[in-house]
Amino acid sequence: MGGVDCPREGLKEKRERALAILEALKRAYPGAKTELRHNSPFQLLVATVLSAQATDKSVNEATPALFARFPDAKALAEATPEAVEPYIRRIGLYRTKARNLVALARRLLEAHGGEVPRDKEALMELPGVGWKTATVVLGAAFGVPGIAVDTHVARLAKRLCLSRAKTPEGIGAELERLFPEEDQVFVHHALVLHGRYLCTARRPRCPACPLAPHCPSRQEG
DNA sequence: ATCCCGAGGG
DNA sequence: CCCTCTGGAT
Repeated sequence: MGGVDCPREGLKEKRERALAILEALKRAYPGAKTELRHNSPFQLLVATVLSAQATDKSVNEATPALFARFPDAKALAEATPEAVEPYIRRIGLYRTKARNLVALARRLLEAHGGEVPRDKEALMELPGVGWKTATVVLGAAFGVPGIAVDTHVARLAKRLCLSRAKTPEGIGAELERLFPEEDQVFVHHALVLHGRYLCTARRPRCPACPLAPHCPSRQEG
C-alpha cells in the first residue's frame, strides 16, 4: 500500500524523464498558474494563508466578501480576529487563521510599509506563513524561481519517483535540481492542478493520465 | 506528535 | 463512517 517501487535510475536518466514529464505538463496544462482569486500580492498572500489544509474552491468562495471588507493590509490591521472570523468560518481552521491574518497585516504595516516583502526569510517571519506559503507567493506574485511542495506536489513527486526525500523542503530542493529555473514556477502550479484533478490522493485516474508513460506507479484501470 | 476545523467525496 | 484539502505553530 502506498509503497511505490521505483526503478534504479541514474541522475542523467532521471533528468531525461523529468524533462519528458515537463513537456507533457506543458501540453496538458498550458500557462498553469494559481487558481486563487486575487488582485494584488497582499490578496494573494492572504488567500494562500487561507488555503492551508483547505480547498481552493472554499477559499475562492470566501475571499470576495473578505477582500471587499478588508481590501489591504491597513484595513485588515485595524480589525479584530473576531471581526474576520465570519468571513472565513467555512474554510476551516478559522480561529487560527483569523488571528494570524490580523497579526500578519499589522506586521506588514510595521515592518514593510504595508507591502508584501520579496524576501523568503521576511515572509516566513509573518504569522501563518511557512516555507510552502512563502515559496508560492514569491513565485506567483514576483516570478521568483522555486518549487513549493504542498500535499499534491509531495504525493506526485513520490508517485513519479522524482524524490525520496521526506520533508517538503527536501523534496523541493531535489525537484529544483531536476527542472530548469525558468520552468519551476510553472511546474509547481501544473503539478498542483494535476494532483487536484487527475492524480488524486484516493483514486488516481491513470488511464486518462498524460504522464502515465513516464510514471513508475501507474496502475491499470 | 498533536492541534486546529469545516466541507465535500467515496 | 473515514479520508482529504496548495500547512503552520507548539
